Amino acid sequence: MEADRGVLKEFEEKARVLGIKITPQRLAIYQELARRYDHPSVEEVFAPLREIMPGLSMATVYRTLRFFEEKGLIQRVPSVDDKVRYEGEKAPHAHFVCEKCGRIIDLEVDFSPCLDLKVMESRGLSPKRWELVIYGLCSKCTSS
Amino acid sequence: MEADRGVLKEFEEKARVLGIKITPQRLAIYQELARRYDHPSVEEVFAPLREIMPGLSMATVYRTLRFFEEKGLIQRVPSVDDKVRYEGEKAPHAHFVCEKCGRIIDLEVDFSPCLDLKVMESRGLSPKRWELVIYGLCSKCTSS
DNA sequence: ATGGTTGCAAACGCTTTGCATAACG
DNA sequence: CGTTATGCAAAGCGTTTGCAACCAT
Repeated sequence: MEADRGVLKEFEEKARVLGIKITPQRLAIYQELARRYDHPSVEEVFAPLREIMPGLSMATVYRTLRFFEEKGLIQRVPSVDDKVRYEGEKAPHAHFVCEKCGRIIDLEVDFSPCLDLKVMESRGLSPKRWELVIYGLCSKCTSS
Repeated sequence: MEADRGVLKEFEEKARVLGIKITPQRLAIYQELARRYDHPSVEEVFAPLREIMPGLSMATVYRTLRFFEEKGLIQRVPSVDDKVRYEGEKAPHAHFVCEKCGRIIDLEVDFSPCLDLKVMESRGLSPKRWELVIYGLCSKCTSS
């Protein structure tokens, strides 16, 4: 409850700053993503919301998530299964994907010292951001 | 010519070892990928081959590339534009993707010392392989 | 008032699949 | 020969879009 109120205020503030309209759908989608710590696909965001908002349409969820991402409110997860996935605002991090169960785990990896910026500069490349995905087996799938 | 003959022998040898059938389509697809140094989509593999092999079907190209990948003959490129892309056999490397023109550039990045294996082990994760994609602007797009 | 947002359904693009035919080993 | 690969067309799937109705501001 309190957390929800915090998220509500947070969203209102951000919407105001960005100059975007607040609608019940947008608020619900924002809240759903804010309270989850996984990496839901569009369908996975849509399904629980539909329970409490029966009129909600997939098209709106698709549009809204894309819209939020353009505004920098959320981030797109590097595609690991040919579905669009999102996660809330977080610091840059890597993802570990279990090849067996598909679980996606956030990973703190500071590999910036290993990026040879000089080599990239010498090739005229201007790096802006990166995506690192590590594949393997998670703890559950290793032991079973 | 000589190079082609080399690739032909190479493919025959590998097919023999793997126990897979050699067909004109498979040979053509293998050669096409072997002589390119980019990261073609299925369509981009198909188009030039169709010129010299009019009966060739997209379905075959899809199936064959997937088959080659399963056999370890080629590699799938981390999806950067929601299309399946492949590249020939190469040592592990990263990819630089130009956000403006979409060009994909191979990058030698040895960041293994930066992967904190102990942290992953302590979490019960067993890493097998990784994909690193760096986004930014390429030399052409930086200067224009 | 009015420009932006929604829901619906249709369209879309890429990829996969069922099936009959053809071809490799 | 028996098994496997091919071509064709149709289906599949996630995603996007056109449009009329609707709603924040």
